[in-house]
Amino acid sequence: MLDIKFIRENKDLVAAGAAKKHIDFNVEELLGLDDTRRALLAEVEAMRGKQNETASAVARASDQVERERMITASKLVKEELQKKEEELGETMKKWQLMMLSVPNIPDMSVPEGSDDADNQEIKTWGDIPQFSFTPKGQMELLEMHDMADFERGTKVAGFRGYVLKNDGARLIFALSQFVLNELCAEGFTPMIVPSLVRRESLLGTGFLPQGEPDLYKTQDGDFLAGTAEVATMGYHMDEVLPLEELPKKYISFSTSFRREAGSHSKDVKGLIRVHEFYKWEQVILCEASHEESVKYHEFLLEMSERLMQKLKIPYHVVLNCGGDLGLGQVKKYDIEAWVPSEGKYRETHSASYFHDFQTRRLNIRYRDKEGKMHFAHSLNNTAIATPRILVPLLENYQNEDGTITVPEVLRPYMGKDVIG
RNA sequence: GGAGGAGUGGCAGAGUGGUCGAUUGCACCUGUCUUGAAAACAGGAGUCUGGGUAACCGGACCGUGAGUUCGAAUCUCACCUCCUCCGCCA
Repeated sequence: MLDIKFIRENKDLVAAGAAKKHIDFNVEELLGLDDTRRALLAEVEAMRGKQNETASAVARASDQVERERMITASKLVKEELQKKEEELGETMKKWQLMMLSVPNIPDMSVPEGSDDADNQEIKTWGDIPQFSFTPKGQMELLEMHDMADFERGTKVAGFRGYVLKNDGARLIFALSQFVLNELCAEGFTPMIVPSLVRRESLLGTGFLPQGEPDLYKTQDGDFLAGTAEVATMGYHMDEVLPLEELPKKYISFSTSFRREAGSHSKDVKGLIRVHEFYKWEQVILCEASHEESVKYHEFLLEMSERLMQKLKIPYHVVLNCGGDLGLGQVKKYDIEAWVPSEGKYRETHSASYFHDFQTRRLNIRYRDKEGKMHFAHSLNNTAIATPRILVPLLENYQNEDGTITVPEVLRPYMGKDVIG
């Protein structure tokens, strides 16, 4: 959510931002609605002021006749007031709904473009492996070493179901341990957060109302979150954070659920696109300045890059174009890892910052040195998304005989050097 | 699943229809005193929002939302959250 004052004063900027994101949003309509809202508000408040005045006059009145006269007069005003309040209420409802759909403004450095095809590669790391044999795909490797069972997985869980077994299961925990150690050393606070969340956290993080079709919903009206970001941000909802505790750096684990509505034909085999997965997510809350946001955005990217470098998985970093940004995102980098069998990079990490878009919705604030209240800034980035990361990991580390070398940094947790 | 209780400012905790946005204590800020601090004393201070260059002037906020009333923190209803007990499960 953006500040309505800001929108009023910068309507061209807001309109241009929406256009850059390829989001259909009518600023003029919102501003018209806001004019109505403010006019009604002024009227209602003036009437309420009058009501308050007569009410206290009634309380003070000693003369019984005078008292009755005032009460009768007040009754008339009240009727009028109620009508106006109803009108205001309806306008407010429309206004609030529209405010929730105002897209945040993308950064100047975000390239123009309509979808991920227009993202800009800004960096590559690691050598794309040159195999002297035809590299096997994830499915073959997983099945060969009995690391995953898709047939029984779908029997149990339905479409996109899977079960991780043996070294497949062990790798998830090895990766988790590795990531946890690395990020805790950087001052991140580890958390295991709920996947089952209430509406508020999803509204606050910007996944609702627009993203409802991609979320699983319970019969109690709760939702299954698609990322630990949701619960981690909700954690500080309605709080005033002590200045000295900023920045807050969290490394959060949760199971994540995605309906993948509208992607039914994509990645139907394997571990790339599944309905239920396990993810470590980095979340930062910092002071409200663009410079701080940029600084920690780069920091978050660096953290994930370091993990990939230690795992020695070749990747590149892309700067997402306007059309590939979510409603609240100001700027986003994706890390995409090399997948030999596909001969291309696939997304494994996504680092974005929001300015106060999320914190305004969640009411997460802090007091600056002068005692002034501000909405904090928020950012997040994947630390490691499992089991998706197994795809580039296994494929890049495969050997001609079908065995898979265990990345050096995972060996202490796997207790072996080679799979198979 | 059943029964009962509770939600008030940063915290604790009064207030059960009429200057209550809210007594008081702690914490906080500013003075006085002190070499400095502590203590004591005096004073100040909430959040959101509309108008105004500003001083300032309105409005809203006592879990949330409706309702009763000229007037609601206080009465009624629904919901949310927490606590206690019983049941069920691990």
